[in-house]
Amino acid sequence: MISAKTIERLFLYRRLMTDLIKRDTRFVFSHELANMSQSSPAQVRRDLMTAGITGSSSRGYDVVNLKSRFDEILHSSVQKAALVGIGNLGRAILSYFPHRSPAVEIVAAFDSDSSKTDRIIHGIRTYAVDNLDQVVHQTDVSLGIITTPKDAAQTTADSMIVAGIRGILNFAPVPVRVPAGIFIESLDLTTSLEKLAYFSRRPH
Amino acid sequence: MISAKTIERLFLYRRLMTDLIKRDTRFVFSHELANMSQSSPAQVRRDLMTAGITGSSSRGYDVVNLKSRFDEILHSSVQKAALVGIGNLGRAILSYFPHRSPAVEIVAAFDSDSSKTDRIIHGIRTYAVDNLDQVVHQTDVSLGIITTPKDAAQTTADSMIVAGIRGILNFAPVPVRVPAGIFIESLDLTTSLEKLAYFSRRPH
DNA sequence: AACTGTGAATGCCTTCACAGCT
DNA sequence: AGCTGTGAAGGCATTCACAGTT
Repeated sequence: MISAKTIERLFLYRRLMTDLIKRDTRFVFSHELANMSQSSPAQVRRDLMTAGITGSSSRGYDVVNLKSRFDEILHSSVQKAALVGIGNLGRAILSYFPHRSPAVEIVAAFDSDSSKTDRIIHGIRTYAVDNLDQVVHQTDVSLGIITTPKDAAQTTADSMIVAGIRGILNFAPVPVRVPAGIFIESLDLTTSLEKLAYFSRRPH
Repeated sequence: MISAKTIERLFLYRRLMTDLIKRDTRFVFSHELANMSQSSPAQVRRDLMTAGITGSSSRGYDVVNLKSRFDEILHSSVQKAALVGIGNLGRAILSYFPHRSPAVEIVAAFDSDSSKTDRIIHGIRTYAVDNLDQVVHQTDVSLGIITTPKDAAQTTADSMIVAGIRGILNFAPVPVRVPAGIFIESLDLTTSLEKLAYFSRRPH
């Protein structure tokens, strides 16, 4: 079992490999990869070891080999996602994501405000939240993205879980409770900004 | 010195306190706070201990006292931020942030595309990137937000640093190199989605 | 009885450091 | 000479577990 932190870096390495392949680079040393990923050579070697990849001391690691091994480990058939909360942030995500990640496809968006539903936004059909369960079942959606205001986040998550969703990406600035077996990742812009301000202060 | 992880939780606790105060709750136990923050009672007690807060075994912690101690630790005068990259994501952030965090105020946005500059978007004036240095100096901006495409991320960061910015929030899906003393936080939506897909897979 | 405060234990992640290879 | 592969050490963060308090 590979740890979450390592998996995250493997995703990054994979993206870097894509770039290297485009530039016809054949081999990389751990220190080069470390440099590209803002990591350390030891960390890179440890990660590649964990991934079961082996290199050569004279030439480093074979880029194509790395890439295909990463694909093997990270591979997952494309999963469908539903987004709930069609505000500014929700809309930005609808416009931002298509073709961004091969692993996820947003197929529907929901809102409680009827002025935003039954339309097509950035190519994605919008529905009333009441239809969540039905649409999720009909189109086999397995992922949920929450971009609602914070007060609606927990109930939205609950509905998603009832509908059978197995993983949630939560943008609302509140922790969301999910039962064991459901993956939850929170991405809180407010906290990020606050951290930025805090750690950028001039020492005083 | 309080660790970054703890600081992050203090920000969360502070927001929770605001809610509790609104609801006239006077005291909280560590297990209640743990429940609200999706943490453990031991973690909460450890954090509050680190923050120098002490409670009572019969009533728990005084909410108002907590809040003011958090403000004391986390306090930072409002800092000005500049955003570079007025795409969908950049625009969403411009519309999303105002009044969201008391610690940060976005005062200017930049883009290399002249059709997006010299306008007001969501109340924020936009400039050509060439003016970054000048505007940053004139208005005492100390924070940068990168929402450019990935190829422009590093050069944008470099310009920001030359202009005197001390902290950067990077939304581009590439690591950005900064010299020591500059705070960098990356918030990569692509990686988050990929992680979501990966960890939500049904075991197979 | 139920909670806080905290030293000690645990566990995870990263880094060191070096033998072995090319 | 310079790199990889990796056991061992080190460093953090979390959790345990219990003495002390109300």
